[in-house]
Amino acid sequence: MDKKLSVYNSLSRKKEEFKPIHEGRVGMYVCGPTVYSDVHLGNCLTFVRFDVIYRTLLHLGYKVRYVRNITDVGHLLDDGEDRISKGARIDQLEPMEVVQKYANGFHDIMDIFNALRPNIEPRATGHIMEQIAMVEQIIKNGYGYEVNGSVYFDTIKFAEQTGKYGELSGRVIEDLLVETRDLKNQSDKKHPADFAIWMNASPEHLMRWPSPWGEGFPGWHLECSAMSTKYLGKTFDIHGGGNDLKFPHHENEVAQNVGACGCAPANYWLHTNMLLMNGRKMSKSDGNTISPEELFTGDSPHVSKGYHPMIIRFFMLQSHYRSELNLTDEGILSAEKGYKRLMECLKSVGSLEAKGSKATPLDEEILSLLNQAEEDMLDDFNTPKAISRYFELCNKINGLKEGQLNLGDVLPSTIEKLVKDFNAFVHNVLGLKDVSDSESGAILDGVMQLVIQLRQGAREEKNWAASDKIRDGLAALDIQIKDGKEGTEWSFK
RNA sequence: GGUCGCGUGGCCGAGUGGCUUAGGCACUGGUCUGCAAAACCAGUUACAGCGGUUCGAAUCCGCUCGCGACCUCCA
Repeated sequence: MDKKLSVYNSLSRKKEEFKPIHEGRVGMYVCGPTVYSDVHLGNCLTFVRFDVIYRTLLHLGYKVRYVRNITDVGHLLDDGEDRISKGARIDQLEPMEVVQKYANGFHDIMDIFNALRPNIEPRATGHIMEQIAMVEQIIKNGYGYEVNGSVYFDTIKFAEQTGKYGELSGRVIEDLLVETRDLKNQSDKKHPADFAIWMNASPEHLMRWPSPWGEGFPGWHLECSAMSTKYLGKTFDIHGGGNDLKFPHHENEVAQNVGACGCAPANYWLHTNMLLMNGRKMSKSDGNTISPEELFTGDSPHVSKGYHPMIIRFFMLQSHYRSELNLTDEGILSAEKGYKRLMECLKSVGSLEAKGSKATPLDEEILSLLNQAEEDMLDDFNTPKAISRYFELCNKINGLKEGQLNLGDVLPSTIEKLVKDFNAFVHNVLGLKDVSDSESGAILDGVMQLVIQLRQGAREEKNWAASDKIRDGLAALDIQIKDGKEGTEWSFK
């Protein structure tokens, strides 16, 4: 925490030094999914990226309250039907069954991606009272009006009086004023830019609650305003989400919070960029899409084989969170090789025995790379750059291990720090797990040691036929034999 | 159409005025090896196009082309 963290703030459109409201503590709210269908891979990317941001803050020593909501009401389709209600109608389920089913699926996938769970995961339906109270406050402050049991946010009035509308998304008020748009079922609005904060429930609408304006349900943007206020306070540190939420969702959130309490909700707004596939937007409608499961199993025309979730996670982290990520089979394949190299190296660094007694250029270079990697993470969470430092460190580590570099040129204290930082970076910050650990186990390793001994015996007798037969046979099982200076090792290909 | 952003070598992907040979993958050569693989070393391929600012631009400005996001479905 004594180190300076800089973050790119969407509000100011530049990097700023991060200063929490309360010393040593961070309140972070990230917009979670609307649980009306199976989780989209793009959602996974967003939440993995915020997972690394969360982990980095923890690693820096901050006490973080990480709140990520689940939207389970109020998010409407083009035709005005609630997303959840539609799912319930089609599948003949209770709305809450739909919500539970997809929330479970979402949690399962995020667990597979090794994303830490948030500290609080509030649901919109569990905070109807808070949302009604906020609507009342907005009306009281003059920024809401009721028509036929629905309450709308008076965007134009808010914009004119506060000048606060459009700051985040870059909208211009004049453009709003001239905007005309034919909206279905929303003709009660005074202006197209107005948005519902409470909606009257039609007789067939399944999800409904009593309110001062009759039976209805909360508007889509309202739950985030109400729940972030409840759990993090009227103003908190970080608000995040995908940049497709910038407008209207986040802009309207700001308007609601300012409209209700007169204060801006978050000091720093962080937005992640979108996932592309083969250079084009991942979209269900034109078939340019792949689900997490298909990516893991390889059951898709877009990939040549299945990939372990940790490889996908590593692939995701090799791009910066504010950049688009282009998912290609070739890209993941190269990430897979890089990932395995990194993890193999992490394993071998622990067995290095430094023999140096004074600082050398090599020693300094290692320490410098470690510092640079840390600075990269402090510079707006630059995971790809930090990862590149560790790849450079891998060259040093492998060189020391194989004898191209001299263990007498590094201090034991340097190796100690290298081991500690490397492990913390890979496991705690990037949140990567070693794939082969789960695949191997002690028994297989024991068997492999035996096989390696037998092969070594054959080699000593120059029985190349036998030794190569063992090697080729193992290779066919995707097990690689590595003859090094210090003996033979094995790993999965 | 409006607003904003992007365009880096065979692929992925950092870098925003002057040494980053970024890094990964691929490829080529070398060291090592019984031969390989792995590892290490070295090397090739670059900044969409055109013009401008500057002593100097991938980096700033303008135009053109291409791509993407948002403009009440989106992570």
